[in-house]
Amino acid sequence: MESQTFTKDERLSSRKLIEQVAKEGKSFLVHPFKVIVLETTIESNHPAQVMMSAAKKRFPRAVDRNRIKRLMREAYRKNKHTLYTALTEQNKKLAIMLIYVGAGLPEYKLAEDKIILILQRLSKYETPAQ
RNA sequence: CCGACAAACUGUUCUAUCGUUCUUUUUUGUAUAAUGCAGAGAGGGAAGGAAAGUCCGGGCAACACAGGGCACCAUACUCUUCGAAAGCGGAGGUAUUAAGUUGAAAGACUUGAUAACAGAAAGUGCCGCAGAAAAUAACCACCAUACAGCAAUGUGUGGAACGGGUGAAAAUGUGAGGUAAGAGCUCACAAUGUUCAGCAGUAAUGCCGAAUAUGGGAAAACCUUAUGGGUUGUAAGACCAAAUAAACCCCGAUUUUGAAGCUGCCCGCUUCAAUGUUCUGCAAAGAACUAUCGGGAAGGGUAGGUUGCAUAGAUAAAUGAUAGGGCUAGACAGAACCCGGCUUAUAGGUUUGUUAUUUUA
Repeated sequence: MESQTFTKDERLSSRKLIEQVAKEGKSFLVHPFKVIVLETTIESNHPAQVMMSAAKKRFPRAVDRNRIKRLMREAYRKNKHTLYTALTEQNKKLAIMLIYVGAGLPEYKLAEDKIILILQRLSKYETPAQ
């Protein structure tokens, strides 16, 4: 059985790398989520690092932002194994930013379905030719 | 029994599974002089009454700082508990105001609300519209007088704040005396302010008496008076690792300056002269001014860790998800240095007190 843990090493935590992803990463939209992804060479025990975010402008209350981030994290944690196996086969490492751009608080079921969709697309992710 | 108001307290809970963060401990692997690093298991802690707003105060930290003045900011009735302190709390006073009671009325009393509650008699400026005039008041009417006219009256000069009109506000109100007409001009009574004395009170203040004044409002225009106040905030700040050109700047050590001579010039040496100049007010004592060396800081670079940092505690930042039950389906809302107060948001529940109505007796 696949591990469902979500340790610190699996999170995008380097300030420098975050700025790099935001600046150079490729983005696509799976409503209500926006995904920014960049292939990296960072040393890690896991094939991907991910961060979740919700805009303060859209959700002024901290309670709402926490709620959204927790739902996203939970959905990712439960379904990440498909992405991991795919990336390991391709011997790639990704830095991923997930940003919630919908209006209002999401339902967990919906969020989970969309996250699965995103993970499938990320599994087939190809670095575009320069 | 139910409703209203006030105060205080509380702020969904339980089980299972999968997870997060911190910490203790066991164990496996691995590295080291040592501390470690990676994985697995077990135990324990893990958001709030407001964690919010950042409105006050304190701790803590960095920088600045002889003293005084100016400027700026804050506070502004009195007493006082707890407190480290505060613009916190409590009690009281005054003014305005609402309701009620009483009374013929004026008023008095009770309960509550509000108050940027010192000074407008230090000074400057301001007071829309209306009105003659908004603070050195003469438009009409009033009085005296000169001139013109037969006269009614008109014009000029002066007096005069009693009447009219305007206005939110017009020079304290009523009566009498007084006068050419008038006027706190004088007097009586009353009102208000200030000062002084007495009584009550710790005091603010109240009562009463005397003296004195009557100078409109606004201090939320500036201002004056009194008291207090360094500035910046944990992204403060400290340390380690990594990285590292020069100049400017700071600190330490050594080093006076000028003239003449030796000399082609510089360095250097010799002689003579000057209590070298500037600054710390002077004196005393010292520092700086020149050059070299060493160190620091800045710049540039690196952008990782430890600490600050907590009986929750991270550093892109943890407390969640799913399923089921209890009960009606759960408001406002998420820690980021800590503590005390204030303010604002808030469904439901509990307790205490006051009170209206209904029913029963």
